[in-house]
Amino acid sequence: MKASDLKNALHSQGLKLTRSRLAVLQVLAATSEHLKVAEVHRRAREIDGRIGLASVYRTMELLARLRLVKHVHVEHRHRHYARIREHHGHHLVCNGCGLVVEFSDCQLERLTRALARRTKFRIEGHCMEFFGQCRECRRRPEASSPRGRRKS
Amino acid sequence: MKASDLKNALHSQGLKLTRSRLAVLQVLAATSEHLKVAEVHRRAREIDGRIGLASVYRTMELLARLRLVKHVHVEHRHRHYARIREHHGHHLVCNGCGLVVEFSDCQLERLTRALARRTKFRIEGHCMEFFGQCRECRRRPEASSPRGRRKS
DNA sequence: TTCTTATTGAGAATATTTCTCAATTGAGCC
DNA sequence: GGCTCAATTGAGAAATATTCTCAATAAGAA
Repeated sequence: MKASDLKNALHSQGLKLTRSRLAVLQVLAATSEHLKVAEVHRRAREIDGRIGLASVYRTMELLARLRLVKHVHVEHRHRHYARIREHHGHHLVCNGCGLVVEFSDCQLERLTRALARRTKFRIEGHCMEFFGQCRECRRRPEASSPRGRRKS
Repeated sequence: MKASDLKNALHSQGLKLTRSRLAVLQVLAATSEHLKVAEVHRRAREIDGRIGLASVYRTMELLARLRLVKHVHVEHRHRHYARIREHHGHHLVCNGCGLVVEFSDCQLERLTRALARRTKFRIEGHCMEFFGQCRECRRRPEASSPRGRRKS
């Protein structure tokens, strides 16, 4: 995701590419972890000290609407987001370090059809996430987290 | 889920079957919607007016640990729970009225194995949810919700 | 019943998210 | 470069949601 792509995506909706949106984008581009909003804010401030928390909330919501980020459901205490690269992407999340790996072949079409038939629902979407230990974290004996997750 | 089953489940961990746990259980047994904690509390109070909100939070957490309820991820503003009946259950949630239908044949074994092979993760679990419109809500033209969801 | 301990309710304390509003700034146009 | 105007911002207040604390209560065993 480049700034120019975001600019186009925003522009098509009459929205502006602002300093704080750029900073948030940079933060997201620089990580493959999922981040809570407060952490995005903290990192965005390192790029531009003026950015307010409310703007980060607003930006995350906007990016979610544009399908550039997505909620991750590992924690329920706060809201976590991860970047989306692929169009119909799902996430595999490491419980150890927070690494997020994306995949897109979810192979749920058949299940969706079967469920719709059985329940008479019109199925409009799904969410799916996997979690476990990434290769690095598997090697490491159950120690403290390497990439600074698990803090809160 | 009967009270006696819960009692046994609790007992095996040295826990007690209390008034408030019973009331919460009754609330959950009486609905097939997912409920936010405040709503469980409200309903539990109709059964026993003394129950405190903190106890409901504690009880929901306990029931989740015992795998009798589960988070539902439709909303992120508050925490929602739905009852689990089947052992490895997933949820199909109606966006209109909040109805929750459970299913257990998630057919993800193959995908899990493929992902693990490709990413070198040790995959420890997944969550999956479907959403859409139930049969009733499909019939009804986009009107206000029948079962009182969407309020908050 | 009595004893022990888990559990409770109430309210305070925290944490998270949204709202409000005046001030700023991006983008199109000259 | 300036000008204009609407979108956006930051700050702090407000609203919500969740957890914590602790004395009082009640469940279960004997």
